[in-house]
Amino acid sequence: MIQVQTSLNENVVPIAEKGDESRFGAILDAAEYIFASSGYEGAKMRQIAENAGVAQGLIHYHFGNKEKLFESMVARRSGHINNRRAKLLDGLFVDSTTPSLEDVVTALFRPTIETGLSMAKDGGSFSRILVSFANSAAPREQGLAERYYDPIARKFINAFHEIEPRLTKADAVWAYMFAIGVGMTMMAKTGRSLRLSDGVCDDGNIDEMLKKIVIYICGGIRALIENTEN
Amino acid sequence: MIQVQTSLNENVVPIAEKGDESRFGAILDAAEYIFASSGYEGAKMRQIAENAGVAQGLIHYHFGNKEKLFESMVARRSGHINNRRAKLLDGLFVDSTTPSLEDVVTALFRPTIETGLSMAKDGGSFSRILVSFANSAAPREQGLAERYYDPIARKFINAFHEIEPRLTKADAVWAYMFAIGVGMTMMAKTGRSLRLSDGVCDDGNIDEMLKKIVIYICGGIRALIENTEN
DNA sequence: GTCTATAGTTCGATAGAC
DNA sequence: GTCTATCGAACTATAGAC
Repeated sequence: MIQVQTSLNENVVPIAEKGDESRFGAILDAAEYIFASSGYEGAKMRQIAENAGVAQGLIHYHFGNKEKLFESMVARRSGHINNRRAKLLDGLFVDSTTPSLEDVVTALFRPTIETGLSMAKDGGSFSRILVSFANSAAPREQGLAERYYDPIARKFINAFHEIEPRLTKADAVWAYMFAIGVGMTMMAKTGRSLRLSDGVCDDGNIDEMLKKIVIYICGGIRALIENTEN
Repeated sequence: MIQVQTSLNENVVPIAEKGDESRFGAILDAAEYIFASSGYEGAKMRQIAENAGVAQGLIHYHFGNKEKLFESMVARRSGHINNRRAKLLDGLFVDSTTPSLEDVVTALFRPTIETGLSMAKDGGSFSRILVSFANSAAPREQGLAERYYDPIARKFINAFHEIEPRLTKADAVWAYMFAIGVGMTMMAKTGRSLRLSDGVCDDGNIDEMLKKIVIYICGGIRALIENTEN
């Protein structure tokens, strides 16, 4: 029996509040950008400090060490995004209506994308952090994925099963995992599709890509259903 | 017009030949394992030397520096795998037969998987290296992806278009990108599906996963075809 | 809360013996 | 071809002034 965990780590929020005049937020912004560009090991505290316009020592004063800085950065952004994802998903089921598979898959990705687009510079940074979560088996990444992303994942898995009852519970999990895999193609923005299509397929065009991956993912899920052995 | 590059970097082969009694191969094996476990920046030359049972200086004697060691490791394994992929794909089109989409997608992944399975210990290492290629926008990874993987990618993209002429050339590229994204779910072996399904969905069961992703990917591609605006 | 200065460690790479 | 020993640079983290 697949059990659902509904709490969404809403307790984990940024320590800095609105009106905070410290350099707290600037450090987190810089950390997000540098970690996304260079990876955890490749990111240097000096580089983050320089990008944030603060002394290196200040980062340690606020966050203690590199690992805690990383988790704080993840907690801030994921908390905001996943609350929006949960509300969007729940909103699809009001008045006992059954949403389309397309609606659910769109709700899976849109808040992350829109949060990125709403940011002043390089809104794709946090998406790249998420890509590293989805694809790393390392304890740090899987630990954070478990803590900050598994609860909302279980909600989407349940939604898949609820609107497509012929999808087995196991296949609902696979449907989720594969959807994330396809989504990472959009989030990673490697530019490879541009190369392979000689300039035609632009992975920087988020709106077009979202439409494509929703079609693809829903087609994949329906194929899983049709191939279920009864 | 999407152009095809058919050369497969067959010129890039391991420098060490059969019967080579040097520690050359042992270093590459250790590098593959350590780079896969820790990432490029996280991998330490000391750690690779220790794992290979050689002195650190010997790695520099053979490979010059860390970056060249990394590329040599990629070149050795990708050369072997991609030659097998190309032969398998070409074999599907002999006697002017048209293979199924399922056959082509299987040919996309099977050689990588089987090469891993044939290895004594931790055959999943190189798959993890590939995951980092597929999802990193960093120059090192995209440079190696372009050099060692774009040529074979173009062959598969053309195969998609050839057996499904209603698939636009652009959508054939998306079909390839998304297939790789789904495949990464299998190659990364993060163990997340096991968590999310409470032990039911094992991403370590390669045979079962390959069947699943082939069904899913083909369903996704057919959905792209059906949604083409004419 | 923020800075400068630096301690203590670890890294990639090299020199030179065998 | 392989080893030991070590250099110089760069890293995380801390101490202490303001």
